Amino acid sequence: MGNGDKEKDLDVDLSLKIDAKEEKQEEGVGGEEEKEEEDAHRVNDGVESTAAEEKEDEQQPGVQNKRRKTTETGAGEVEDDDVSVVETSVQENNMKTDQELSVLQMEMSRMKEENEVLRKVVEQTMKDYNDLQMKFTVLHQSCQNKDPQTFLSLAGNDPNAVQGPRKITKMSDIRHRSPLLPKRDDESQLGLSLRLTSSATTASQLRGREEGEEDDDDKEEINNKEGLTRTTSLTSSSVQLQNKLQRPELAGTPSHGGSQPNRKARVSVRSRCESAAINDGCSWRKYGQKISKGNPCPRAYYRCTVVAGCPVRKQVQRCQEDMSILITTYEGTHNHPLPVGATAMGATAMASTAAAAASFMLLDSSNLHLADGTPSTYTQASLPYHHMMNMNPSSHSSSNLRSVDPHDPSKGLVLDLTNNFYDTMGGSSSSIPPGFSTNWLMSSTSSRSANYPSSTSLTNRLLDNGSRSTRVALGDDQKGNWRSGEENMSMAENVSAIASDPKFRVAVAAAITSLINKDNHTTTSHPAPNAIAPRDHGDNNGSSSTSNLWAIDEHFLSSNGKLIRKNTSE
DNA sequence: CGCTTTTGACCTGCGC
DNA sequence: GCGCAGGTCAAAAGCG
Repeated sequence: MGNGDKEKDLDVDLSLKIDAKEEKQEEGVGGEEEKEEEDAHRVNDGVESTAAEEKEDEQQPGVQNKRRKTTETGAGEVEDDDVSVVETSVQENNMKTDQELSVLQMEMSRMKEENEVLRKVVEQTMKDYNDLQMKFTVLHQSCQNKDPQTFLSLAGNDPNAVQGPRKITKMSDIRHRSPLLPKRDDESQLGLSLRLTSSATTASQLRGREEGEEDDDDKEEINNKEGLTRTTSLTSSSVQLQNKLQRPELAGTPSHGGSQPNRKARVSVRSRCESAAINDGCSWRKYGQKISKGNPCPRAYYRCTVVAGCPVRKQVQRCQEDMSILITTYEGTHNHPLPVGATAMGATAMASTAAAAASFMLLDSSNLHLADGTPSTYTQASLPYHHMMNMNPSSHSSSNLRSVDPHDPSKGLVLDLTNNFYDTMGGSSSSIPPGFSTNWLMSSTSSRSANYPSSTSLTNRLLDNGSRSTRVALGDDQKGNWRSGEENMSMAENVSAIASDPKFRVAVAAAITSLINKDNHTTTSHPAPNAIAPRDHGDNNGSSSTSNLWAIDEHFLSSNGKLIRKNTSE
């Protein structure tokens, strides 16, 4: 009760102040103009007008009363004069309408502010969307030249994505669509679908195989006794690619390690975990266990059972040096939407995203051979993190985008979540603090310094050895102490939160895109599309300059969603 | 009873 | 060609 009265008084006071101003400005202005304005207000916005009307209804009595008081006390001597009374009443009416007008204007300005805020939110969302779309477009463009039929899909649930060529069409539509006018059916991509157009390592090989192996694919489908939904889940050629990659007997490629360019996409996550496996939100079924050479700890093999037929598999093995570290290696991309609601769901998304990223890098075998052996390659991959995530370059404390161990290229992308990650996250459990981005650093302060040298030497070795994997480390695992279970839980949740953050995916995409852009810029100088085809041994391609690579990234990142590749097809 | 885990056999690729 | 190692299969065992 008291509150309501206070509000009314406040509004009246404000309106009176404004009223005084308005009286100066609008001396002699008739009521018609005011009415016009009022009408304009009403037409302006449905919400606004409704709110304004409500407010108006609330305030009229208060305003009238107050105004009445003012007129009664201020015009006492002329009350006897009829003319004066008429004038007074006219003035009173004018002032009343002025007050109402001012109240409405106040209300409108408030609404405008709200609208502004909302608009900013929408703009930000749009911007994020555009960023994603641009990266997607760039990836598409860069890979369209390579192999239009191979895709990596992180979502895998795009019902429109059935076959490569069809998808190409769709993606072309997206590309031609104005980024400022996103369509609703693109929203799925906003969410997490970082669909990457991949250049299969041996694009031509793959294409050839794809033609020759359709029968095999059919068999595969038939063999999928689970019955399912392969038609729905296998909605994209990316999944087909994944299946091919993961089925060496079909793809005719080695299933592991080695120097073959066409290998499984892998993402290793190093995390401290006491339990047998980290909870990443997906359900897994163990299908095998092996004692691998060099590590007394058995390696467990899991399949994703969220959806039968999901190609994703993971290996879980404890680190020999530190048994508290659990190394989880993901392979493949989920062909189903990732479970939502699980506390650690993000890890799954991360695995999916990173797996696709690794896939892409693995497939695009030429990427890392293009550079001239300078650290630029490494930096290129990480630069987008820096820009897009607004990282603080001065802090090189804990998180690193590290390259891969050249001697173990099968490791693919390695996320090292074993240490300071928790600290840098400030111990928050499920939300990503604004400073999150500062944790994604590019310096190569590898915890396994013995195995992972500084970025320069590492990159050189990386290039020299032709490794195609990338190591992303988030902490100095060796220095870290084994934390309590609760802290580990928090860390896992943090990891999940980070991984579930679209920015993380954007960053992954950007890193890959950066590599691809670099690839394109270096290869498109030789316009033949075939020139983009991956090369197994790219040591000869050391002509690309570092500055050029940086320029690409600047181009890529400064555009704020308006990247246009300089030399795509010309 | 159905699902998961265990575990030995089997397959495949790679190096010598 | 052979052996090794990684990865997968599938029957048996375990569990709720």
